[in-house]
Amino acid sequence: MRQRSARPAKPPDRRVQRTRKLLQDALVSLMIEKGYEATTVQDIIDRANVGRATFYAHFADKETLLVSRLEDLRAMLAHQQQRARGLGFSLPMLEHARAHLPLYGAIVGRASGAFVLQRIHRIIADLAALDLKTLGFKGTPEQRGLATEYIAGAFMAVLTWWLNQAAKLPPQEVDVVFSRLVIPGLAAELGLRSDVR
Amino acid sequence: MRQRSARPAKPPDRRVQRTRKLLQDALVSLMIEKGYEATTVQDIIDRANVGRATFYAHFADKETLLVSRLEDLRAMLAHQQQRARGLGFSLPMLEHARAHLPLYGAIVGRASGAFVLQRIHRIIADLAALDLKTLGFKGTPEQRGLATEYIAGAFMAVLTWWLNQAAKLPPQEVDVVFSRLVIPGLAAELGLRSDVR
DNA sequence: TTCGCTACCGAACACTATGTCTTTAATCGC
DNA sequence: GCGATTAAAGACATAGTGTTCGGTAGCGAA
Repeated sequence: MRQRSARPAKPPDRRVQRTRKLLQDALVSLMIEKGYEATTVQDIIDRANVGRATFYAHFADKETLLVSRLEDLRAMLAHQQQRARGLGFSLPMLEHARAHLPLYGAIVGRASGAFVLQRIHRIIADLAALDLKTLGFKGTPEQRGLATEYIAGAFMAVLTWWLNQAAKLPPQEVDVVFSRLVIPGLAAELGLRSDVR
Repeated sequence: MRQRSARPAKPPDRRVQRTRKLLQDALVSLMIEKGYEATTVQDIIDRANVGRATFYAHFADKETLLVSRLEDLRAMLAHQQQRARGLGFSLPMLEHARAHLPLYGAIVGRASGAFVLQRIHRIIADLAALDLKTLGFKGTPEQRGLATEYIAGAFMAVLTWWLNQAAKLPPQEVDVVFSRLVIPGLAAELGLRSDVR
């Protein structure tokens, strides 16, 4: 039941765009300062200078706001992924992390980052599943599940390590390190061609 | 300022032991039912049938209670680790998870498990660092950091995958799968001897 | 420019949970 | 059994959540 098949979705009211961005930006800056878990909805609306009722008109809760922000990340990665070969999410993700180093450093640095990290992990796992598909990965569903979990887990480990080093190495090199760590195991245990990258 | 150097740490009051165990068990059963994040201190003390003030006499908050429980896990793993070669934490951890499948299944199954999983990740990483030491791993501090993060991340991935399969495979086989996934990458990128296991 | 619509404000509200305190009672170690 | 330690009960202040409402103002379309 769309409206006028020629006009897919009319752009939302300017006020809506503005408020959503204010809230998202407020959350990000607060995450850098005190971490995700420690920031309250009260903090967010104070920082964004937005009414309380307005917040709940846009997002069900703090978590929904975070997810809406991560949705942008997912979309960006999914788009970049198509332009690459191999594990295509890796390099764009590393570059994004470096471009927003204060934010990612805060997420990784404090123990409270667990929730955010888990969500990023899920995004990576989904993208890895896509990569495996385009790479023509064969195997049982169980093996595919293991492969995606393994790739995502290993990538998050490398990402965490790198960020805790203040992202000294350039993303390209980290990307290579990641591949060299993860590909041999995949090839040996799950039968992925080892010449992928 | 110890008391009577011959008695290193007198066993705590029997009531204290009882109350601590009541609280820990209550937390575990509630984690199985509704997850860690969702359980409140109120839930715990109701379930344990313990006064509110009593809870705070023993633990600063819900998190401290969880950590006290995980401390037992860490001690057990550290002890088992010495009796094994290679990545010695792996098999005991897998067996422990299977032995407490309802609990671990609940942690892994729901999104709320992020915090608990991150803590287990840290325990594994610490143990992996120890393993690398006894294996005579050479390399820069950065490389050691990467190796431990990678091992822990990969292990958590395999563990999560396995538990989400209802732990069908026997722990020994999963242990082998884990080794075969992780060792080649370590050998190739970081120069660990590949005949470790 | 005008008009109608929608988002926003602000303030109050009920609710839930946290962590602390005080007094009284039970229980343990000796 | 005695004395000291620990738990119980429940009230308390504090803080955060999510909802509601009438009034206001900014937006988009004519």
